Amino acid sequence: MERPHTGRRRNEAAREAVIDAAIALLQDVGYEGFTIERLAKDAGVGKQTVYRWWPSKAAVVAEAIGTRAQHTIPLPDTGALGTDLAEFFQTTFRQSEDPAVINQLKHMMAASIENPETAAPFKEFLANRRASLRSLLERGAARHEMADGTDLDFLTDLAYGLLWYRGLIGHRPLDDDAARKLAAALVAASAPAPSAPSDS
Amino acid sequence: MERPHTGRRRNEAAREAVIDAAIALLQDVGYEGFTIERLAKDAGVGKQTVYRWWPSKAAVVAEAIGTRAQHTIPLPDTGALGTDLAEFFQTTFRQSEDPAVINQLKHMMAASIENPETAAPFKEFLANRRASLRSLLERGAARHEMADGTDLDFLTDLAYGLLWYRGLIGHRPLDDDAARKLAAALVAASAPAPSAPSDS
Amino acid sequence: MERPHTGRRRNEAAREAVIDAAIALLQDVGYEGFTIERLAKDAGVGKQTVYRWWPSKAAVVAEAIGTRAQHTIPLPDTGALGTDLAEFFQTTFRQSEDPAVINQLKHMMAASIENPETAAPFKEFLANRRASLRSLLERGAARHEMADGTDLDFLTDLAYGLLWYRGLIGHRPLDDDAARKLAAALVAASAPAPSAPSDS
Amino acid sequence: MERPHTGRRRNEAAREAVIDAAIALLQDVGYEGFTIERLAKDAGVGKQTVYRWWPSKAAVVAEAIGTRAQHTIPLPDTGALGTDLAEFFQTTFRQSEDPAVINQLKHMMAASIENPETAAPFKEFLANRRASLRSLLERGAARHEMADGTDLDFLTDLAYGLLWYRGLIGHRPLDDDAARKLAAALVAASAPAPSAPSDS
DNA sequence: CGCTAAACGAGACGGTACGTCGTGTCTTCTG
DNA sequence: CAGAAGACACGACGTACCGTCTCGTTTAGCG
Repeated sequence: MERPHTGRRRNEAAREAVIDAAIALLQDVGYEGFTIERLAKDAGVGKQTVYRWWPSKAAVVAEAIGTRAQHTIPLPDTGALGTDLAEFFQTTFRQSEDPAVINQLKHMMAASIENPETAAPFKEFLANRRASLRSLLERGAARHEMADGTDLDFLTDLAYGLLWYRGLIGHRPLDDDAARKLAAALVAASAPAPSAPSDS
Repeated sequence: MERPHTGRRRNEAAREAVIDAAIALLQDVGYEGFTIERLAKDAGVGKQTVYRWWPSKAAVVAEAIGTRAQHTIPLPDTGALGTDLAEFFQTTFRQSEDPAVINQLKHMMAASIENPETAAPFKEFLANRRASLRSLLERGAARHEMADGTDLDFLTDLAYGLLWYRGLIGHRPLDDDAARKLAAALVAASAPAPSAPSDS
Repeated sequence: MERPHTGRRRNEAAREAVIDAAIALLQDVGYEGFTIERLAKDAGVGKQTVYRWWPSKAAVVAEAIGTRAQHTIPLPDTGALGTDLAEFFQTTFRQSEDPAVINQLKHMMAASIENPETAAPFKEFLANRRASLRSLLERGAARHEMADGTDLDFLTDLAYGLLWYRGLIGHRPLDDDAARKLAAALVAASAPAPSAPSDS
Repeated sequence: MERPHTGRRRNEAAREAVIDAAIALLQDVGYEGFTIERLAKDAGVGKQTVYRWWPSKAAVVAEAIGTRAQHTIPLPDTGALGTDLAEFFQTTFRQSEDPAVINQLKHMMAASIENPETAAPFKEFLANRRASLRSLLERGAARHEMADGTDLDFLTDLAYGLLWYRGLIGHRPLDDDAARKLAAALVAASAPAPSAPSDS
């Protein structure tokens, strides 16, 4: 019937070494300048081993991106949307101020632009991040801190848009002040109604 | 003194041939696969002539894109911030929905990430776009449609952040609805004060 | 221990293809005009393969010369120095009248002048040729057809000097007459003594 | 009369600067490595000025060679062929032992091989040198120091053959001993007749 | 335990494109 | 209007990687 297997098994250590080296290399030189030759040497692996398991540079990068894009931001729960958001953005922005992190994110974005194959895992990563923020907003909506019919996806994109825009261009910082203003803006943009001045 | 110049001048025809060929080639094979060798041959130009005037593939591409990317958005002036913004974003978003345009912008961004050397003209381009929007917002501030001390740069980044975030990822459209919501969000985020109810 | 070798071994066929192509190319276009690019293409080999094994154009040419410069002239043995020499020179000169041969020799000489790196194998080749003639002369000396203390190296240089001088300049032919005269001149220059006839 | 001439006259100094630089450059780097670009820069001259007056690198080299190759050997006149020749060869060989001289001669030869265009002035130079020696031999023939019908051209080639052969290869010196042996060899090879004892 | 077979590090292979340099031609400006 | 400066189209230079192909070695299951 089916021959189960013969010969040496795949060396998992080699696989990990390649992925780790890929992440480091991507951060270092970007998607352009990313070389299988260099990757293999950095990983201490033969070129053929790379080609045996990944069909292309894009595939390695894609897997590297997918593997690394796991880190999550803890969702705060202070009971009020404004403070929840402010805290969430502060944590997020502080992470993004780390040059290594922003560098990695930028190069992941560039890779995603250059090659659609790498885009898929990257987009999934982004979708996960959006989902985090959305659940925060949903909590606010459930507490009626938002007008009915508020477009949560829009607000999410607004928030991550600021993060990425400043992160990619670097013309202005992602500091605590920006986090506070962003939280306030989201709250203002989703405020329930202009009529009844709030009390509570 | 100043030596005015000696020797043959730059051949403008060659420059144009290169830029034209670059645009065609970019559309044909994309940023990857874009070869200086092929570019020179297509343009009927020596490779050296390309390298003489552009430091890198990215630089040629940047200029090619920049040459074509002259489209300016007319600043509407309806007398009210909300409608001005809505109109501005609608026009902007509609342009960005063109696959060719968004593709060029994405590749400009990727090139800017991969190669900081090319980033300068791109950042200037972005700064110009921000300045357009900012002048619109300033008009609103002058009309006291905004709270004192509103951070116009923050609002600008918020707006372009949404544009770029959706443009780069493509997970949701930049349609008229988004434009309207964005205008409303900016207005809400900069509203003069919750205390004094409006009196139209 | 000793690492025996790792990785694929050198492809001997490629080496031979390069050398063969080098010989042909050298004959065709000379040392100038000899292009590594063309050599690689003619040999059906990657340029890198050439550069991997030879440090320079000169080195390839040197090896090509060394490989090809094996053809030996049979040493005649008629029992008398004069006829031995005459026969040897006739054979040698006739070979040298072939335009292809003389062309190759000239270009070898030029290469040896231009680039000392190529000189070594060429000089060895020349030394081999001198050794052939010298053994002929030694036989004559052993038969006491020469004066004691005759400088065989000088005679050898005299003979090959004529060959090369005419070969390089081409102002006069290397024909049978020249061969005969050369043989006679060597015999005269090495004659044992003015034994019987002359006095003084 | 004469047209007063308009505009700048041809700069003879530029021509000389080129030739001088060519000689120096040729000695320095040989025919290979000889660059018009470098020549123009060394001469402090525009490339076009070189091309205006010489059709090719070979032509410049040819003229440089022709200009410099003027040095003549004084013809000795001792009354006897053997001593005349010995003196002539000693003088000639001593000049040729100068590394600068031999280097220049070798590169001239190489240039002549590589590029037939440069060969003409070089061959003329060689012909002049042969003519010198031939006139010496003719004097000996006139004095009946030679057999009737001796091939003077052959003897000339024999002599210069030795000079060039040793000069080009450098395996043995062109010293006074060699000069003496060469003179003796020529005398022996042209001796009037073994039978008839001399009767001066 | 010995055999077969696959995976491994290493690295040579035929290629393509790189960015630089020199060619010979052609402006352009200065003296 | 000759001459320097230098841009031009062309093409070879020597290098870096591409993706494929041996090599000899290591490691696993099967008989």
